[in-house]
Amino acid sequence: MVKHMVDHQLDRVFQALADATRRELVARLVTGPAAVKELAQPFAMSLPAVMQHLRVLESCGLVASEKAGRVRTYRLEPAGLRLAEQWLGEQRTGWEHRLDRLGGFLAADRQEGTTS
Amino acid sequence: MVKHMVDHQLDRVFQALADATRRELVARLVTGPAAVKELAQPFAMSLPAVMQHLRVLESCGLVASEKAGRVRTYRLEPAGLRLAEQWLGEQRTGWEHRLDRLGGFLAADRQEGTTS
DNA sequence: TTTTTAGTTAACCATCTACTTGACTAATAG
DNA sequence: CTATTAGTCAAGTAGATGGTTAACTAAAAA
Repeated sequence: MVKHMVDHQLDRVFQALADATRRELVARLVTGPAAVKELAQPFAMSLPAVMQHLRVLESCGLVASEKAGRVRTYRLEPAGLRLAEQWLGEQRTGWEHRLDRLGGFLAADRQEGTTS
Repeated sequence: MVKHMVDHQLDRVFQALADATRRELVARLVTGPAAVKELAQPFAMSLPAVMQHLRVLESCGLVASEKAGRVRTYRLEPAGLRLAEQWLGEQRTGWEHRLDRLGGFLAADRQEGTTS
């Protein structure tokens, strides 16, 4: 019954990462925390646009922020990335196991030369 | 200069995975190829809706298909998943390296009791 | 105190997304 | 041949997304 919650979380994390601007923001925050202004500086778009991207990242838990005085500092929250990576890893291992089973089956075939 | 193409590819792969239906389709195809009808069967939505999802998955390279007679069979194309997993992995290792540097710095501080 | 700086809010807009239903094509089963 | 089955195409729709500009708040610098 936790499935649907994880599903929704994955929806939002993948959705958040489906945008080059937001991925660049994440990549920047990997190198350490930063204020809104610094985060926005490399982009051609308006400040409010960047803030919306940051809100998306924060609302799905990829990122967190705190405000001190008039400057809000964002930092990476690695749990979100881990969730996405874990889902992808599960699919890959599932796929690899399938290939293993298939390989074993073919090997057995080759040896026995017969099927039930 | 290949950056933008990879970026766009990542956009589409993450976008494709940002939907629970499509993730379930991928998870199904991990266990082996299947026809459209079989893929659609577990879902409450209409056939054309599922086909649109399959088209999204195919257009970003996560999946491929071939038609034999009147049945089209889909199969997983693992390269797309690997691309996404790789991006996430890069961020994670970047993050870990940052923590390592930070940890080393703090450890040196603790030993020397002095900076610069 | 005035001015600048950092960030926030609101309203608006074009496009994209995830469906729907209905009409249709073409392969195969009876 | 005809009826069924598997899949496809097209048009329409409600709501989400990614951006804009303009007006505003509050902290800090001069």
